[in-house]
Amino acid sequence: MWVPPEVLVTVDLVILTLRKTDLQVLLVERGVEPYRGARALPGGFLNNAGEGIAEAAVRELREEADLDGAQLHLEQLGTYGDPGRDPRGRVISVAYLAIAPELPEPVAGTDAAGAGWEPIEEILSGRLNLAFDHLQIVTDGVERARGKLEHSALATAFCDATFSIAELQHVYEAVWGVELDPRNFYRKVQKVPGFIESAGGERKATNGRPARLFKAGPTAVLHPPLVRPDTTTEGQ
Amino acid sequence: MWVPPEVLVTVDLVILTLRKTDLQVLLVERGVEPYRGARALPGGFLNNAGEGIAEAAVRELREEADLDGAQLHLEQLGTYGDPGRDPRGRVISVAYLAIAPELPEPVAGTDAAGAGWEPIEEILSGRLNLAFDHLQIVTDGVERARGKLEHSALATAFCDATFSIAELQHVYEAVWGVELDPRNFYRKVQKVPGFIESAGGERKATNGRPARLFKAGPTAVLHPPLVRPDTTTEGQ
DNA sequence: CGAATAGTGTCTATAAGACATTATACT
DNA sequence: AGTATAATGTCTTATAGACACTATTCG
Repeated sequence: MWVPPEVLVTVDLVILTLRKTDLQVLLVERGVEPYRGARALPGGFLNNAGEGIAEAAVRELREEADLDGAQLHLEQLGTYGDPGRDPRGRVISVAYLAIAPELPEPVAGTDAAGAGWEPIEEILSGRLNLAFDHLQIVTDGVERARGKLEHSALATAFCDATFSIAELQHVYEAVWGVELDPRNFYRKVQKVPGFIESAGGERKATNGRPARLFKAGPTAVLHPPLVRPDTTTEGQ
Repeated sequence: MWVPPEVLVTVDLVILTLRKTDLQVLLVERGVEPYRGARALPGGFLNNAGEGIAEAAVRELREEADLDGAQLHLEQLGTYGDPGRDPRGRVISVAYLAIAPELPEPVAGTDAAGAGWEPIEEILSGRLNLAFDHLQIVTDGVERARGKLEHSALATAFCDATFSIAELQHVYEAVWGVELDPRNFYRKVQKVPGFIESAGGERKATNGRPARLFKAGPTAVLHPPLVRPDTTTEGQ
């Protein structure tokens, strides 16, 4: 009688953050075969048969990046299961997308000989190669983040608990890779009900007028959305 | 030494179609335990260790609904892996979303004692109970479809190869659950470059002026998007 | 003709983008 | 004062939505 094949399940994390004006992703250097020495997304196998998938994602987030999943935006990105994607056999990977505010250099984790942030552009351009199908996963993760900035309050997840509107604008500019008008952005972002609310303080800059501080509001879905400007010289 | 746990993988399908003005989903009546006799999404285990996940989705689509995956819109919806979601043990399910034009009554498949279309509202309202966590999967699928109508040409996947603009409007109205102004819709949908293009013919109705026929254009992403009207009496 | 559906035109409130102007800090 | 950044205001153009109107079929 036929029985269904058993497979191994890994959880991989696309952890995005903003460092000095560009979008970066956390990578580890693999300490074990296969792809030993290559750069890869942090992640690992399900711990045991009783562990949920999202649960495993939170655990890996803590083990490999020392981040607290409860504090962060964490969502399922997709599942990658082409036969042959992993030389160890039939392994499918459930990828999660995590967004973090700017952080210091990460800690080397259990499976990782080394870990560090790398600019998205290094990976998408092909200058930096990744193990397995992790290039595809990173590509999907960045595209997901770009889209979600328009319709959700995801951008605040890149910021600290309080932030200036200019800082929020930098998030949009870095993730989208465009320049925005500060004055129109200021008005627009304040008009969306529940997106951001005043935190009361001010931030002293090196020079110039101090900026008011804001915090994330209660709204997760933006009405109206913040539309990404057309890069595709359409119409003509 | 620790070894990763092996799990079973199923593929489940949320197949949506439009039947007499409302959105319906394909369900099967389970012929085997667990949940024997209950209604569930069509789907099944991976065939063998060499079968890809998307490949399995196409196969199930053919086996259980007699639909050709190459002709249809088919995309990954998400992966559901809570421990305990399946009494048989550790089973995770990769769900796919499929969109089909109106079809005749479906054929009963291998695992299915019976199969048929059910209105989404019957399920979302709780009047019709589903096996496993399939209510959650259907909910996510419908929400995905609703959102994608705004930014993608998904709506044309509900229609036949050629369709009138009024028919396309019915798709939007049924999926979103709103009423739209035919005249504004007509203009708006024609303004999006590459969304629909003339197919040359006309469709004779019982009475009234015949409608011009259109077909899906080359564009998958809508610029500008067709925004869903606010149901949430916002502002005040 | 009248009824019904398809397709076009027009008006108005609102929003988006360009850009001037004022406000408040530091050196 | 001079410079740098924050915050507000104004103008123009594009767009969304409401709705009047014309076109083409059938009975």
